[in-house]
Amino acid sequence: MESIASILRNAGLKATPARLFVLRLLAETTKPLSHAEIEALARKEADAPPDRVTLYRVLEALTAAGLATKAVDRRGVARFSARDTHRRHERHVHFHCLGCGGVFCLTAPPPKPPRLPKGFRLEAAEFDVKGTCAQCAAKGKSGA
Amino acid sequence: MESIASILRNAGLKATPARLFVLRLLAETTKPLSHAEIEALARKEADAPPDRVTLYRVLEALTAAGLATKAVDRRGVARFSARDTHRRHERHVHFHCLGCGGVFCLTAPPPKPPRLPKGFRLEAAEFDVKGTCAQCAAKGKSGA
DNA sequence: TTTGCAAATGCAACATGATTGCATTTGCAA
DNA sequence: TTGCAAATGCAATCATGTTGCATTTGCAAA
Repeated sequence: MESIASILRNAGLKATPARLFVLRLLAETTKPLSHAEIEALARKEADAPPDRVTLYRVLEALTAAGLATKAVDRRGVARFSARDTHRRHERHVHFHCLGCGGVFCLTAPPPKPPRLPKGFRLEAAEFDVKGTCAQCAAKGKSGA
Repeated sequence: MESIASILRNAGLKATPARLFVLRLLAETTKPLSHAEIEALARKEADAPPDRVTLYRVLEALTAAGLATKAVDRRGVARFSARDTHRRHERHVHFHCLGCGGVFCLTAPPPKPPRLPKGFRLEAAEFDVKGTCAQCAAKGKSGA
């Protein structure tokens, strides 16, 4: 298996305590976590809880390196989850939960890009499916 | 025709200057506007620019009354649009030009939303197509 | 037309999430 | 072991949004 530290170094990031803690936390957690939640957990569990700002920068670095994904929930709060590197290149549609910011991979194939007016050049086509995931719907976090 | 004031009163809201200004602005604008953008426009155009907080409350009231739609953009900022404007664009595929930032409505029908796992609720399925528009392509201004 | 009052507004203060500047510390490769 | 670019801690600042409260106002009833 690959250690958290080597995952970081393979991505070109130094393996610092704050990064190790956050990446392990994201990998162990199914739901996307906000900065505030991560900070609270760090205060409880980490040996030397990192600074608030460091956590922001760690999350930024992990996202930039492709190890985490950032999404915004209904309240406008950024939420982060570990990125599943294995399925990165498969073609599939993502479902974005507006309640928790979670991203779920659907089995449906992506739709074909439409015809464009003359002269237009296609570069990317993204099918954005949004709604409420089962867990948030059950909690009643559904309505806006 | 129905005046902005009577639209407000029919929705059970008093027709105050701030509400008239905001609702008319949203109705005239295709792109969803943030609170900051609305405030800036109000400062320039309104006779007696409403307070920051009043604008927040106006937007809240319009949304609650069903006259406006609230959505959170990628940066986590709330954006508002008149409800019928929002409806008109719901069933369109949009082309985003990476060169000039322009948005074009395509004639192609949107793809059917995919099947979701049990308990998931669909709220929106948006097909966003990105590339270079004819004008930018001619100028060689390909995106980013 | 006048008037009463619930609703709307303005203002100040506060809350929360996120960013920036800078001095100090540290991971890690040479 | 050591040099240094990169990462961290800390303080300050910004952006977005909310709350409490005194004052004003839309509008419907008299």
